[in-house]
Amino acid sequence: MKFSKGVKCLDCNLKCDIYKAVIECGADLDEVKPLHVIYKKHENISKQGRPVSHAIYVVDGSAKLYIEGLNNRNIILYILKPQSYIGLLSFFESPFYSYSVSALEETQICMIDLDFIKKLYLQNHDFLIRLNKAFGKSVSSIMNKIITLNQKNIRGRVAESLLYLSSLNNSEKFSIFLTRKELGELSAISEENTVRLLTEFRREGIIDLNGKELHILDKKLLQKISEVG
Amino acid sequence: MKFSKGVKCLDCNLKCDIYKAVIECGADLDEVKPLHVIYKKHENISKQGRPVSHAIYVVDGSAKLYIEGLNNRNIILYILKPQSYIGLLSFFESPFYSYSVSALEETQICMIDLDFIKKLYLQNHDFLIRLNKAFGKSVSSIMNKIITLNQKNIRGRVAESLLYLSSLNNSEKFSIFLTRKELGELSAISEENTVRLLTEFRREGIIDLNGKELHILDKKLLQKISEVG
DNA sequence: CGCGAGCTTGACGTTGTTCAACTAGAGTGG
DNA sequence: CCACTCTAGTTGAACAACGTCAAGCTCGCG
Repeated sequence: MKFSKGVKCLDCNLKCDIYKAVIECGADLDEVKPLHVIYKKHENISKQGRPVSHAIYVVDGSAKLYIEGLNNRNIILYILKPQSYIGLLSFFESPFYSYSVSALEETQICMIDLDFIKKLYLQNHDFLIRLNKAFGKSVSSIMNKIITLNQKNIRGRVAESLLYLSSLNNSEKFSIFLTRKELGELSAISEENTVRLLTEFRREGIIDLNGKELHILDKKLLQKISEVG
Repeated sequence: MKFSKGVKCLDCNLKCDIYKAVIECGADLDEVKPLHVIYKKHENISKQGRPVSHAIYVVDGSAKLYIEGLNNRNIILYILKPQSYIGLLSFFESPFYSYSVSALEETQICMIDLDFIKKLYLQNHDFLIRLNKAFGKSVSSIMNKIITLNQKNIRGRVAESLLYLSSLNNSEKFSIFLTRKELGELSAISEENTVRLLTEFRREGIIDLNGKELHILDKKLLQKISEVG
């Protein structure tokens, strides 16, 4: 973990929602006081149960958002890529995180004090609506997840996870950043069964897999499998 | 379903958060224009996929909030009792409900136009915070639900559901308003297995059950079962 | 009296987890 | 450079957990 204080929004090339809101409000950019932090792979960006003090925005890299379950078994809800909020769920929520986030690779985030955010959305209604939207997408994807995890068989769940990763990468050919165990946690199944299904899909010619390099050969079929589940 | 327009907040004995916020803001109570509706048992108060237009507050009765899954199988997330919001999740969320709510008995609700709510929370910061809190409780209970449904065995899940119903009723002796099927949906298990576990608990002397009349005899043990899952 | 909805129980088959063993590759220290 | 260890991945087999199917039961209501 490496802090870098004194970052200026003007120097940042993201131009995030917060930046936009500040500009629209005619507020002073110097007031934002963003705090950039770089996390190494496996480091915790946020931890279930800890207090929420900042809005966190992913600037670079990727991270997994997961709930810590029983006997050290986790369930990954989704993967965070640049330009997504962490801690927003919790921001709207309670003073404590109800999930954990950890870096999947070297990941840079930007922290903004919650008090500043609150001040901002009271001045700027559009900003609040945009926050709500980001938020709402999370909620409905979680609802979807509950159904998937409880009502689809593991074959359908793995298919869905692969399609999800594909959509994140905007490509049918990409590297799954996750270990087999993590891929399993994304579908709430055991590591062994994850592997079994991957080889099954490969034998059936639906995917091509070499280590972590995945190529979805028959997307239509994979979607079918994911739906029928 | 029976509408009653022209209800006055002054005549309503609930004195809900909205009422309080209006008073605190010094706004005009006549502006609220609440719409009271009475639903019969089994009627849908809100329906997954439909647009969200009002904040809904449960005035009297009870309802189940559930997600509609595959093959007509639902998962009940929680039971709504008076003084809880419906449509708040969605209000903060997206223009569409990501779940359904239906009445478990004759249930009266109060609808307030969302535009009015928005106007209100922009004026009254406390009100917004209170909404957020109600909201946050939902989110963290949903996180909990995901773990429970995926990592506990059915024995633990049914135990948890019974304890949940008990806490709703503030008593160890109460009537489960739900059918066996619905009780199963609360734990995402089949109706048959729900029944099996109920009789199992009864034989073990943990509960006493007569039709829908439930008496939790050994709460400690039930909690233990729910935790070990 | 008969019908249907909700409830109950048993038997059976499927699904997914767990345990155990083995492999391959990466890193480490002698 | 080789032996080691550690981690990630892979596979098989046994077992446990649940869901499903089928049948029967009870109670309220027409």
